[in-house]
Amino acid sequence: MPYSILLSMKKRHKTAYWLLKTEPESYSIDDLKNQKVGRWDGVRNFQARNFLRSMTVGDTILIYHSSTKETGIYGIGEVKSAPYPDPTQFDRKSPYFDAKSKVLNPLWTARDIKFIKKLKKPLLLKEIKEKPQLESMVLVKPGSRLSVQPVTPQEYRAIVWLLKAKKAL
DNA sequence: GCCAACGTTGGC
DNA sequence: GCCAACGTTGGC
Repeated sequence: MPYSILLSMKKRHKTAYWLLKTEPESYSIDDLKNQKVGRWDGVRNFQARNFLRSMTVGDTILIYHSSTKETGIYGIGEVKSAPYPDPTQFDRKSPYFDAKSKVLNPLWTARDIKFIKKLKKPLLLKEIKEKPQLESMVLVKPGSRLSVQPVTPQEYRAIVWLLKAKKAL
């Protein structure tokens, strides 16, 4: 096989899937819908940050509402930008300010996320917990609190199937 | 609002 | 490097 084709195959990658948690009181799927493209910032956990960094532009995002009455997946987005330093880490007035982070060596990362759609009905956490196909999700792993987490293609397919079944798409 | 589970910090 | 204390997350 010609080297140029090998190169192009290497560059082409499959879309990956991720789940991003947010507290709707501070930033909700409706906020993202209004903004069309929103900055995903305030991630202050190293593992979550590393997942945020390892995303590829174009990856699919499930938007999850946490710490609310009806926790669950509320919408879909897409990774819009490359990773860049989270500006809130340098903002003394921000709750996400981090004195340990230096401008020349930023600790924390943000990305822009494009709104794709808001679900007609959310896929609630309790529904996710009921489905054997979704028991592998990081979301339902005991003690897991990761705010940025990978979703496998199988899990994503199962979620889409469930959303179609309940006419939420 | 409670609290279990987890991550981070800092004394030693 | 251990681990107690503390802070945070997030479901309930």
